[in-house]
Amino acid sequence: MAFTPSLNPHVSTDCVIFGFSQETLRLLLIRRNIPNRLTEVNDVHYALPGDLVKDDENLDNAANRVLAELTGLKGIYLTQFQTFGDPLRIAKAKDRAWLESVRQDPDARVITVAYMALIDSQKVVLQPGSFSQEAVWIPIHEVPELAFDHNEIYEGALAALKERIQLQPIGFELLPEKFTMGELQSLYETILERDLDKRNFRRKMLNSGIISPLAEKQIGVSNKPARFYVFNRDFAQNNPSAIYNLRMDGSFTLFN
Amino acid sequence: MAFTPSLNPHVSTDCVIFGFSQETLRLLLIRRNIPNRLTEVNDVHYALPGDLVKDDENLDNAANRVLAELTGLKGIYLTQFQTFGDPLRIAKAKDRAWLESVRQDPDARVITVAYMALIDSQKVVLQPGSFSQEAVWIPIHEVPELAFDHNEIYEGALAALKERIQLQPIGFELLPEKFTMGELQSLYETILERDLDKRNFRRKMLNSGIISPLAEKQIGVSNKPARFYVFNRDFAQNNPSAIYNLRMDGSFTLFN
DNA sequence: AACAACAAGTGTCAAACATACACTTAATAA
DNA sequence: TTATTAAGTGTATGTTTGACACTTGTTGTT
Repeated sequence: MAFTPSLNPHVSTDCVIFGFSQETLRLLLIRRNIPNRLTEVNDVHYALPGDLVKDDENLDNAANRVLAELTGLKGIYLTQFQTFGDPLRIAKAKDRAWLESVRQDPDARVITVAYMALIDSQKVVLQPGSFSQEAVWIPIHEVPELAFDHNEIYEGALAALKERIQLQPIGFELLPEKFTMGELQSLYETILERDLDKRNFRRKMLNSGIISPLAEKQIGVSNKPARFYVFNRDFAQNNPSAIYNLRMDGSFTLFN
Repeated sequence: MAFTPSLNPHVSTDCVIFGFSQETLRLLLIRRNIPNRLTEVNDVHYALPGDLVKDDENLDNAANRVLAELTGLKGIYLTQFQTFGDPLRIAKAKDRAWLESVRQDPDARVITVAYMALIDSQKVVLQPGSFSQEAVWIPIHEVPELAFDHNEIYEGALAALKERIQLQPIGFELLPEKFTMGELQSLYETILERDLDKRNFRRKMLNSGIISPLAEKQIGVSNKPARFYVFNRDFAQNNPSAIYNLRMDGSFTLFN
């Protein structure tokens, strides 16, 4: 079955890519320098990484391609979470200049399928970045005004992350293979914006069976060295229906 | 901002519409009779209700329009759950004939944003149905082969329903305004494909605060008449973060 | 060598919740 | 009057949660 290129739907994927370092949740954004003829100063313009979906490409492939081009990584946790299609989502005056520079038909409506990616930011080696464009990690509390409706998309992704981390064992995707209990707790506390009790956290994580201790411990730290743990992927896969309830909000359970 | 009609993206919405009657979860499907020149017998063809998204319409509006045209109902629970965009999703030979009869460009790729709707099927008065097309309720265990990738979409919706009903108070959307505890339990049992303990179910539902008893009881039944209850929408809205854990599957909770 | 600083690591108790389980009640039908 | 049906009710046991403070092992400083 052949597709006529001119009929390629104006559908894109945008990726909200989360990383975690220095106790901070960060977003991988594209920074563009756009020459402004009037001011002779570059306009700086932040956006989520994304691209039009190609003719022969499915949506997941398109998102993976965007992710791989940006980070060089494959096999990353990447999940579709919502599609945004307001007719006016690309209509802000500020965004028009850039669209006109890269699109054959800058007026065309664009519907975007948004993905959320979780990556161990230590694995990412960002490309040096051209003059016009580079990828940068931005702490989530410092996310600037983004292009199009990307702030809305990012907020949806953050809400989805908060929800899913309370239901599925996905936090590990943001950590290195070996991590300490303290790092894991700090990750949860950061995402949930809440302090957790150290003893209760440890007890539940260990009882759950989703992590396993290693013999290895930290070295060179000026305090009692912490044990390393690994995420037990096998266990998680063999217990797919296990829904973890982190229940951070005074909610209650309904049934037996 | 004006859109060039020829650039209208080939994006559709499809609605997986669930109803519940006679202890059975049902799907509202479109049945089409397609004359077959060879056999002189009509081919029958089932599909999810859906339509292309219009130029000036956002995705939710498009889905609501499809739903309203089919059922005459507005304000229905309707939620986007996944977008399907495989390049070959409309390529089955069987589907081509119909596409050729209704689309200017039947070869064009179509990406579809899938919605799940929950409705009180008593409220729906189905249109009499033309020769070529009518809407029918089909029990979910009798869903036939559907057009395109609609079986896959339906299965995704059912999985999403099973998951969400364990987390959010949405079951009520499938029931009339007034319902008995037995009807509510039967609904949960049907969706979860599991028997539940009557006393425990009742206790949790009542303790949760999301339903309120009425003075009214059944009349004309040949057994002890059941009390009617109403869903407490106010409560649900004022407790948006309440995550209900129905925990039907031996899972466990993680945190404090 | 002693001490300070630091984060890791550990146990218990009381309250809430989950699970399992069987009989009585109120209506109609026969 | 009796049978049938589904509604409605309580308790005891085990499990999970949530609140809470001190000791341990390492490095850095004096």
